Amino acid sequence: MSAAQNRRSGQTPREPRRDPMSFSPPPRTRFAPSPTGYLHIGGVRTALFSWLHARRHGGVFVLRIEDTDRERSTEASVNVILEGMRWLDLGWDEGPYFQTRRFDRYREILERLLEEGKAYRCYCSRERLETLRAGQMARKEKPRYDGLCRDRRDPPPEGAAHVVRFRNPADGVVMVDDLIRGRVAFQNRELDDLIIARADGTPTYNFTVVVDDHDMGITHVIRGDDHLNNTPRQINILRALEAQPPVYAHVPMILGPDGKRLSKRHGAVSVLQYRDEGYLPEALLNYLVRLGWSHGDQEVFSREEMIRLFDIREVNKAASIFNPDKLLWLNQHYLKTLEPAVVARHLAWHLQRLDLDPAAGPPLEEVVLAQRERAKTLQEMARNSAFLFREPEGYDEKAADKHLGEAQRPILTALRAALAELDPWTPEAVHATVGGVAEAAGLKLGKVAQPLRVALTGGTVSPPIDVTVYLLGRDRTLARIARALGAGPGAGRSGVTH
RNA sequence: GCUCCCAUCGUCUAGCGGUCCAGGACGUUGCCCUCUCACGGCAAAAACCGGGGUUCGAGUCCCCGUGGGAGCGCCA
Repeated sequence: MSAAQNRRSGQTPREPRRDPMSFSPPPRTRFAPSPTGYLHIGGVRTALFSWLHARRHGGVFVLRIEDTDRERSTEASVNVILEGMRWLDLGWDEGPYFQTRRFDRYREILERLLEEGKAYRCYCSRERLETLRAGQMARKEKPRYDGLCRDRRDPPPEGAAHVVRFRNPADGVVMVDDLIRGRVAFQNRELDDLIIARADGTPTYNFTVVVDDHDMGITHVIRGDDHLNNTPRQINILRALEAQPPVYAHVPMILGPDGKRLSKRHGAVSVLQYRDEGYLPEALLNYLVRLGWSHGDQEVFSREEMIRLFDIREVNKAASIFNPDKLLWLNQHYLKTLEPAVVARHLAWHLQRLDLDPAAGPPLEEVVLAQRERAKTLQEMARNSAFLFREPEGYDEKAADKHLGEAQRPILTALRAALAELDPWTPEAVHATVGGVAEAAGLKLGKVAQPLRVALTGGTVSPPIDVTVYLLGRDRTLARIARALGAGPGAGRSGVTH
């Protein structure tokens, strides 16, 4: 009984069942992006599902670059794909294979199909095809090739260019047993004879994908469900090759916030942009695995848990909309729960992107501990921590007006004196000192902490004042208080000239 | 237009015929905590697309409708 049938009869086993009578070999899955744009979230999730399926069952994950469209494929796109996969740590076991390096093989198969009459040369001009299509559209018919060259007896037109078309069966039904969709039937009469080689002799997608998946021993084709309609054609080609079709699993699409297909215009940004904006690979992967798949009410999955728990058969059928807020929440979750040392390494990278020297401030792990509860991304954490690595540019205007006025002068002076003598320099000691100054002045802690915060950071937001002071260090703290005393509105009148 | 796919809170989802006046999470709102911002805690509002069946009983099965998505390239 196939998994699809199992699913239908409501008997999908929770745990993969090892059938003692048939030892299924470890699966081989692949991720096969085309380097014609960037690698976006949808592609990454497909890659993740393929990767998880392979890892889960001790199989092999293959990376293949589908670059047969030489017009649009670029090396830059290839690099973005590889870099993205590495950043996410979705390691591949084989490849990357490039289809452009396999042209000899495609040609070989092409010849064979031609010889066996399973494919034929088509001399129809693009113009004829266009008018044919236009006519069909006008008649509200499904545009398709009419098969003019299919049974052509007469000799081909002199010197005319030709493409090669696959001779699709005229009737019958093709069944696709999909791990996610169940059994889907397609009538052969709905399919036309697709082009498998262009006029310049280069092979096209539906042909190369079949040859490659077969040659590479792919057992499970996990891909976006925009390919479901291509599947019957591919199965027909496979049959012509007398090859066994792989198991298919068509995963639902990820839609943009407007419910439309993710595209350049709708938040389909490069995965590397998520890295640059300060997301952790752990967060992105966790977010993506929960899009279309779940394990009870569990929201957080470590990489190991994903591998252990993921089951391609449990993937939903409905498309889902990308939700940036939840990604943000997960990102902060990981900022808060990952080893500070791990987060610190990422933080260093982001500090550098802001032109800050990670070595010019307190230990990064301490910065992480102090900041992770008030930052949703690493980029935000880096920005919020800039004051620890270089002098603030100036003071936030409203903050200075409110907290660095004449009234705060005695407080800052007292803080400077007390902190100058402080020993040891610990958050606890700082806390006691600031509290002491407040008490002596008969003020609430906030009345003392806020002026100090503005003096030290230039703004009104930072970690708790004791931690902020502690991290900044004595020298910088004293210097910035002095600077604030000199820069305050009262500076001109009372003067710091003496 | 034709073919295929899909349909539970705004969003991601749990639910695999009775335990559902539908559960969790993000987001939203209110309260608490509080030196700022946050974090955290508590609480609340919020959904089974519609109509027919099947059944003692339907969110769960079937059909139709509606809505959404995909494909229909010498793109992948």
